[in-house]
Amino acid sequence: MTEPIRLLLADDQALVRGALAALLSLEPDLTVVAEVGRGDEVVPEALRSRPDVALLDVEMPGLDGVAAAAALRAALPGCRVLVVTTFGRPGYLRRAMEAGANGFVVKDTPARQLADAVRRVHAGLRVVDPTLAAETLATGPSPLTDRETEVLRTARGGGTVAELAATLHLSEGTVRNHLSAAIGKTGARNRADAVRVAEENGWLLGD
Amino acid sequence: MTEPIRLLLADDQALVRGALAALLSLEPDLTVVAEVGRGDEVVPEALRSRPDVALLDVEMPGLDGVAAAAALRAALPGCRVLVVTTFGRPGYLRRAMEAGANGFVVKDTPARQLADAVRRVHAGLRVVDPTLAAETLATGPSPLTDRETEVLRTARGGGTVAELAATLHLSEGTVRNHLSAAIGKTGARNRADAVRVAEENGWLLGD
DNA sequence: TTCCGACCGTGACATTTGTCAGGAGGCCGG
DNA sequence: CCGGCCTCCTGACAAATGTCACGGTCGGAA
Repeated sequence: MTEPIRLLLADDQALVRGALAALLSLEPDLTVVAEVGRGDEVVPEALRSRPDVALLDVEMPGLDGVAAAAALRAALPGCRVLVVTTFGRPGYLRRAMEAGANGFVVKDTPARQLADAVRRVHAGLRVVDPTLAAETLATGPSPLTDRETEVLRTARGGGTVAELAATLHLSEGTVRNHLSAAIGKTGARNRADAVRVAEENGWLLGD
Repeated sequence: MTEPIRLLLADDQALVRGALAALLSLEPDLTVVAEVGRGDEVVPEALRSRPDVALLDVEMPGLDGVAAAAALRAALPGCRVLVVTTFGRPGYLRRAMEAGANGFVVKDTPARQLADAVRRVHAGLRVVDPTLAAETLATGPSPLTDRETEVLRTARGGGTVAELAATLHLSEGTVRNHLSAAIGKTGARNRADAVRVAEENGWLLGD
């Protein structure tokens, strides 16, 4: 038998992280060599433990999983990346692939398939949920411009236009215009609705 | 050695469910006898498999974990309930305890402690995250009245006052009054802000 | 019983929000 | 070089929102 595949796990929920470690450790050809709970700990830890495959959650403090994937591919080009996420948002998949991820798995998938996904990714194959891939193709990329995204992201907190304008150093009228454009593009009827739609599509990712 | 503790797992994410099963199965005195992915499958499955302890996630389709806990305690009074949740929201803990849960664990807790929590709950003890308990006491119960909660819950979707009034069979003025009261009580500045605050505190639970 | 609070409604009001038209600068590809 | 797109601003307008004062019903507590 050859060397086992070395894994790094990154998930902010310690319980889930430990449980995944237990699950994957059941496989004889897999071994978990590192666990981290923050996105910004992925690269330093990977440099120490030299994993073959990194399983990254998208929702993490410090650095989101997609950004961590990009940083990891830059630091360790030989390390494969499998993104594991709670939400099957089309934008997440797109961004993850653009960041150089080799696979994308939703946490809804049966537990037995995870080990296979890891093996496929390690073998150089791409692993993508076909349903989510179709949805991503159908939804298309974000129609929002950079500023519109930023304004919408700031509007998540739920402040008035005046506050948004202050934090963004913009005129109130400009903020309203960007919001109006975002509302139109998302097909929403409200500012709140637009935030919801954009968030569900994964268009508000990178902090 | 005595009989192992029989466990039922309820979590909508198959991967997490399976991983928890793997984690808990490592313990010789624990055995997973059932897994379900929906809240409304908890009681039927429990009636078949007769678990000693049920681990319930709060966020589940069909029936949320708190409601499932109440139903389970009514159907099988001998079965202990341990609520396991992603979000440490004060209202969740309160509601879970009122529903008759024996323990409340956040998914941030280290994986090693979960088995102990299960054993403690099985032994008749209460298991509660002390930090969260303090926060719950500090936050106090929901200041919102029933109608205000309902209006706020409906407002999550992000519709206009007219739409809210239509779906709730209320006058627009009444809806505005309830919203205004909710905004005042939550200390928010917006309807959207009020929704956010109430949601973060777990005041919008039961469907 | 009386009183208080939650609940429902009305109407009116100031503020905020969303939309539109228009103008100006910058950047990039044809 | 020009056209197109993004960005930023102004100003104005209709619509939606948030607030307030007021009356009324109903159930439970004092």
